[in-house]
Amino acid sequence: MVTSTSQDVAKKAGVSVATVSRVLNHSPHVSPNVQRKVLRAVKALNYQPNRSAQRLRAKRSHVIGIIISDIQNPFFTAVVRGIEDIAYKHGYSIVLCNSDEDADKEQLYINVMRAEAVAGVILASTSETNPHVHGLIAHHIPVVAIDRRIKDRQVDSVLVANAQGAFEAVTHLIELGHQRIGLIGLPPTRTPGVERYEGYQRALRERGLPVSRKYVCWGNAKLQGGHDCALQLLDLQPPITALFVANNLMTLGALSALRERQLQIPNQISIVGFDDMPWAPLLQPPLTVVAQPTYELGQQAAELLVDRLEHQEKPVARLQLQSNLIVRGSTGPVPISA
Amino acid sequence: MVTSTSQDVAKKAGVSVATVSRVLNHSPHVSPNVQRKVLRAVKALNYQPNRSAQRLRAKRSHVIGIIISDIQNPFFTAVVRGIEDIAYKHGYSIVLCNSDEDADKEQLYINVMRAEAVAGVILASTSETNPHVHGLIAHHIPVVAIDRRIKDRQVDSVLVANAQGAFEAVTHLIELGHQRIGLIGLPPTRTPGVERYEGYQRALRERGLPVSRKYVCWGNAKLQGGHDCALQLLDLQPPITALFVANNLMTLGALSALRERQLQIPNQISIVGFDDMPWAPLLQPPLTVVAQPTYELGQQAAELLVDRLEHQEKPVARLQLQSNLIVRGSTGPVPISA
DNA sequence: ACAGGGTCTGAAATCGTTTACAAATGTAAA
DNA sequence: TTTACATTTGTAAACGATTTCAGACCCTGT
Repeated sequence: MVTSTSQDVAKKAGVSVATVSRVLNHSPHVSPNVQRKVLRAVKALNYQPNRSAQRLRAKRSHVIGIIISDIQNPFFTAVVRGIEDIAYKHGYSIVLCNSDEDADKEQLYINVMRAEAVAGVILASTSETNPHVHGLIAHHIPVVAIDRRIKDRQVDSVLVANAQGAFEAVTHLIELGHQRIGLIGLPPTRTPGVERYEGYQRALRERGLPVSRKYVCWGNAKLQGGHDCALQLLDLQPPITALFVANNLMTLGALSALRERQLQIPNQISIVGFDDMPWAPLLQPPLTVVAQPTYELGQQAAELLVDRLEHQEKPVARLQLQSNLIVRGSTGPVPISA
Repeated sequence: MVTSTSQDVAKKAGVSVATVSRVLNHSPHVSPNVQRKVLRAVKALNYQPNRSAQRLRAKRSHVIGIIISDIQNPFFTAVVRGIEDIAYKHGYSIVLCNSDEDADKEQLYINVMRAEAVAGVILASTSETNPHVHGLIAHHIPVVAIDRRIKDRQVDSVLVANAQGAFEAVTHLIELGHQRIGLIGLPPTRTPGVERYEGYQRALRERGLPVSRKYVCWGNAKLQGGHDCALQLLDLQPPITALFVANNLMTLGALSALRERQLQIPNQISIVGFDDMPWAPLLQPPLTVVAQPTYELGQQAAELLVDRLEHQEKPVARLQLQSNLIVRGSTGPVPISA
């Protein structure tokens, strides 16, 4: 079997390649008769346009680039799935890149996107002031920022109401009587880290509680980071009675630290995680979390991008999705001893 | 900023485009002097070859296609990450597709791969006799099968020793005294489903235990499937005392079913899952599982593919990776009452 | 009958590379 | 000095699509 080209189709249908192209691109002014002939030839030869040639000539492409930090983070997994489903619906494929929060790797991949002439890019940027994206925008490759803000007035974005989510989580803890609440935070160099910290602070302040730096530990967004931060915060005197962990994998790490210390949840310490997971309700006790609409976030980003591709000049959209506090068993009243 | 082409570089360096191409492709017979000039121009203009043009002309591409069933399955997440890391090292990008075990969707994506002229495809096939892959092989696009065998002597493959893994898990249960062991299996239309069932049967047979169809339930590989199957198997009389679940998400579903029935693990029932997860040790009790080398599987597949791209005619490779039974707390002796 | 305007179709240029071929130059052997 | 041959470079033809331009054809109104 050999790939058939528009030439072959043209010959078989007894028309020119130009006509073949016109039929396939639904351009007007082509007689129903010819159209039928061409479509029959297309089917007979199982013809598929060579996308490289299309891209080269028409500068049109059916690929969406995604740059995230790590597909192994369940948050991004769900986001990517949301993107893919919408992309599929509109006939796009996705090329996926993991930046690992490394600006150089991100830069490289942005260059790849340009070289591959993707239609658009959905990006969880490694920083809010991202100089690399200009390379895309200058080439009229639209960018949609997800999860992390990009300080550029030209990019659409879909973010989560991080501050509000953190605020609700910490307020929940305060209402249970907790006063010394540890935060295992994300590095404050990106939106989620900044905003979740803000929410944490605001909740304490509104209830007249002191905000102390010693209750805060910045982790590396991985399991290990949560584990190490938890151990550090557990050593404080007087001891903390509750823990708010700003990311899913770090919550896992914190939980294993709590288990090592043989602390009873929630009798001796309460814990709230950020981002819900399928296994969260199955833990003992079930985990209280701030759920994020991850799958929807991906969908919205993809919709926004596809829409932008079809309407170059539409106004910039900035979506903010609401989070949702799900109270399960890992949060309870302050220990009597404290 | 406008994209610069090889023309621009040629002009700036005072040479022809052919020479530019030669320098960039490390072809021999180019004087060091000219080489230096070209490289300087490349850097000055921040030139990046247009990959569509390259692909069109040279039929060479820097993209690897991945078709899996669902990126939200943690198994595939790890596999994809393994692939990506190796691909990155060799200068390839990846385009990712979810087939959702739907043969039509798979077919469509295989066509996309062909149209996109990817360098090669890594495929978790929806069936062992996959007619669609011929469309790729006929076009000399190499295919590497992962997780599921493809009955075609031309494809490299990386599989897991499923039967052995299941055998060890069930033998472990038998040695604890269990005699009525339920299996929540994967559909026996694909390799993991078939082989894990084989291992289950062989373990029972070798210990002289009866193999009964009523102890087996085929789930849909999702949470829901595990949940429904568990409920069904728990209704049997006399009751089963142990459960072997052939997939990670179904294990989660089964666990929630056990919780609904308020069954104590492992006092009232033992459970073994297939595929280890970061949260498995954090469950109460920690989950006994058959761990698969998921990340390595992805790496091996990518290595195999890259190797094949560089050595067209090398002999077909079939790798089988070992699994590893990790005994934690969810398996214990048979309940006294039973 | 003819000009004017629309509809349909094809020839040829084009996108940015790679590569076959030829030309130019240099070097060594006769 | 001439010849033979290797090395280096350039010219131009691909690759397979889209798109501009112009020509052919068919109406319609004068």
